[in-house]
Amino acid sequence: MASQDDVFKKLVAHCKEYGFVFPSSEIYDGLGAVYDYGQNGVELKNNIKRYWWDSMTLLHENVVGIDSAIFMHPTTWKASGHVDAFNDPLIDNRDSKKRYRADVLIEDLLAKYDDKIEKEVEKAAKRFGDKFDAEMFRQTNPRVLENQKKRDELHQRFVCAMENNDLEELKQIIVDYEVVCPISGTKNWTDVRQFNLMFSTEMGSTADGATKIYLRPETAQGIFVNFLNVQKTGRMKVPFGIAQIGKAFRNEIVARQFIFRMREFEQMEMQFFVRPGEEMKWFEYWKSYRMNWHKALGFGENKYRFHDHDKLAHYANAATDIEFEMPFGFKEVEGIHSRTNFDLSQHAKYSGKKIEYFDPELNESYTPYVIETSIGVDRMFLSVMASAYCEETLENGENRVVLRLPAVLAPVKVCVMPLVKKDGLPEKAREIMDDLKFSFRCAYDEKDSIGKRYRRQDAVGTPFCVTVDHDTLTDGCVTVRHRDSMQQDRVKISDLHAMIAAEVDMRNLFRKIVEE
RNA sequence: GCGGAAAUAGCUCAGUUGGUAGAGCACAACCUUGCCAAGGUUGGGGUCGCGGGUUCGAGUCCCGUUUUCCGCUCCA
Repeated sequence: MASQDDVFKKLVAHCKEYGFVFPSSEIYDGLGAVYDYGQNGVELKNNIKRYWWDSMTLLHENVVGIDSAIFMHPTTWKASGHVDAFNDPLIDNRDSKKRYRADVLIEDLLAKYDDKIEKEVEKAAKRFGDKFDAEMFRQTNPRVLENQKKRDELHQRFVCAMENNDLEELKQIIVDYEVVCPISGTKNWTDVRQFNLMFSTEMGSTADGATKIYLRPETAQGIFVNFLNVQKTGRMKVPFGIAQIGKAFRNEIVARQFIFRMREFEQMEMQFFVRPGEEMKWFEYWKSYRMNWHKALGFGENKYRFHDHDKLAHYANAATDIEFEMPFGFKEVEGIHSRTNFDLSQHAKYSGKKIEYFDPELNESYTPYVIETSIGVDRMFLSVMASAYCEETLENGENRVVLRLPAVLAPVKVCVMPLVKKDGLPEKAREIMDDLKFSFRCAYDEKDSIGKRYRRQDAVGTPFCVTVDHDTLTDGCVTVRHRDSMQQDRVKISDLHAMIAAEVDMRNLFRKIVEE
């Protein structure tokens, strides 16, 4: 299975070599887990985003888009739970190489004291039978009192350290109380470090006392805080959805696997607001719709699977992932979550504003429930590249690398080339291209042999090559060479536009989604 | 974040006990051929990831650092 790794490495190399993805700030040795999209990558990425955006907003009259800011009021992240959940004091055991939350280790320690005390109480209870007064025993037994005292001391230190965010003290507690790693059994600990998964910066001049603000770790909250704005100004009626594409930022502890897990990434999210009690119906609807959206690309049914969450996040009452078979296994590309009314309720609570919807049909107000579909643009990009990338051996024994991208997504739709660089063929080719370029992204190439030029276009996934030869000047026809089959057709110049337009029409995919 | 490995031209790599860098491909120009990658000629391109140290002298040895890959770990 070494080949799987090899394929992934080749894919990464291919992405760089052909202008799809570059490491960020590469001339300065790059920046960890941050990547730039190149001239071809940006086109593919934009096409993916267009496919998603239109499939959401064009095909659903009750789904509208917004574009909210990356900076949001700091309270947003208290309400969402990110401030608490994204701030963990972590410690590693050097021998077992296991990582623990320092606060959890200390809480375990506290629990051990509680256990000791309880055991004493139980033992005594057995001895004394019915006459046993547990409360009295707790207050008088010396061993219990001893343990209780130690526990209280520890608790006091722990609470104090957590409140002051004193990481050294947390480490000291672990050292003082001789906490051992359950795996290795040793006390060989690293320092306690704070991992804040949210990036922060400051807004306002420091002289006036700047406010600490975060770069959003997800785009969803921008939708929730605008729920009323959109609902009221758009006269939206539940059920309705708000879609958004935008950047999000997470300071991942380990960010790896190319663009699969990046510190700066892009999400395509849609929050769909429904009546309480109807969420499961809509959960199922979006689950199926989103899967059809993926499958319409034609990479094969067996590339996808659902992965239902057993353990749900605090805000969810149902959740599933759409996983895609990447070169390194099935990986999450999209999440579909039933988020209940958690987010809207939290924002109502923290903002003090009433965030409800008056349902004229039910004649009552409620906080809508939410179904979220959230897909990573970069993960989608990677899955498209991975499925499209293909090395094949031709009949003549030669190899070619071809990106079998769906024509709709291909960065370049057509490359126009003169068979030879003379006899007026380049001029004719330019003339054809000048017409096509109003409709399609075109490339022009006259260097090297025709075969070599075809291969260059294969490598970036251009679905059509149009070749101008000597006959073109007299019969008004060109050779159209198809990327996947390598077959060639003779086509009238006047028919070119319609032929290409039919193949790169996104409506073909939309029909597949809807017909499923 | 821990452990291991790696970093030399755009790419793939060579570089001998330390003596101030090479190849193939790619790229550019011109000529030639012309429907599936390899013709000819000429040319451009590297402070050997970065910073220190040892040495008369470091791509080569030592330390640090950055990035990448693998394993662990983590993952709303």
